[in-house]
Amino acid sequence: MSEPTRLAGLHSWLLTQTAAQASRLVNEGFASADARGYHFRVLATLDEHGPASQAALGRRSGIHLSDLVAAINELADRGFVERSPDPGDRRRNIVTVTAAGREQLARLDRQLADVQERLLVPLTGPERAELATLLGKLLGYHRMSS
Amino acid sequence: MSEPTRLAGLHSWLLTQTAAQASRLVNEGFASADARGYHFRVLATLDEHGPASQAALGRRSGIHLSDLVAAINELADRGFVERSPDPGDRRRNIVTVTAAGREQLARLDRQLADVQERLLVPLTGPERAELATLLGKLLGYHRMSS
DNA sequence: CACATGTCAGATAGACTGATATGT
DNA sequence: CACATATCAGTCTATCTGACATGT
Repeated sequence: MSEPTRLAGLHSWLLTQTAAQASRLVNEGFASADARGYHFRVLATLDEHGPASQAALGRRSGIHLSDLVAAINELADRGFVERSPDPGDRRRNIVTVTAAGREQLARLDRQLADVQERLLVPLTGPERAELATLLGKLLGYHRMSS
Repeated sequence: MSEPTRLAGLHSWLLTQTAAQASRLVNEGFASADARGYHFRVLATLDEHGPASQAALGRRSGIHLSDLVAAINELADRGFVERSPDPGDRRRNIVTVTAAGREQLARLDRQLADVQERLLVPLTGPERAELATLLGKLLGYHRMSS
């Protein structure tokens, strides 16, 4: 697609392009479980931090409040989460994962593991670890400063 | 966002998420030059392989034919490329970069270099090289098999 | 009143599907 | 006729903006 010759060591574009490939695989996996990225992020966030208001969920998952509404609707339609009013603050909905939601999360985890296997075929074990480390550094750094 | 604890060494998701960050930065840079990713890909592909029909351009750049139409319209509106009929095959348009198009490409290259610098702040020189190698392997492998 | 929360409408970019007209 | 080329219309996901009502 034009990287190496034109721009010496062009990482930003490379990263973008590689990730486009990865995203495609990941989304395929999600779609085959009748889900999409937002669903996974919501379920995973709930699983990690427990029930939360939508505002808190948005902050933790990095999903926009406005988009969260639809995502939660979809998850609720499928019976994976429940919305209940917060008695202590009537503005808030408390979102909770259901048992079915936990099963769905497990399914999505498996899908991700599968995709990962297919994605990382060309890399050796140590290379995979190195990649995870580098990406972790990048993400950690940029997550703070935004 | 939920990686390390839940899925040991989750690369596919990490890659996706890191790249989302990278994409945001890259697109900012493009936008500040009144461009978008497709513009860069078209210009870069033309610069590397020379004038081509839209079908050939699509194959080389990985952009869908249907999307290419709009991208080329936009580039042509800005005077960066020109469409001319192929005398040898009247189905084809031959797309050519103009001098202004080459200047724009240089601008976008600079934008990318800038973004890259901001993106890779947390990595040392050797780490950057390693990252480029790993991503190159991934991209090279998956580009073939699709 | 300022602020937080949830909701809705709309925009944009990238990627894909399908239909269609035209030319080889 | 099968196939290639270019175009157009529409879908989907992720992301973001702005408006707005309601409650603290």
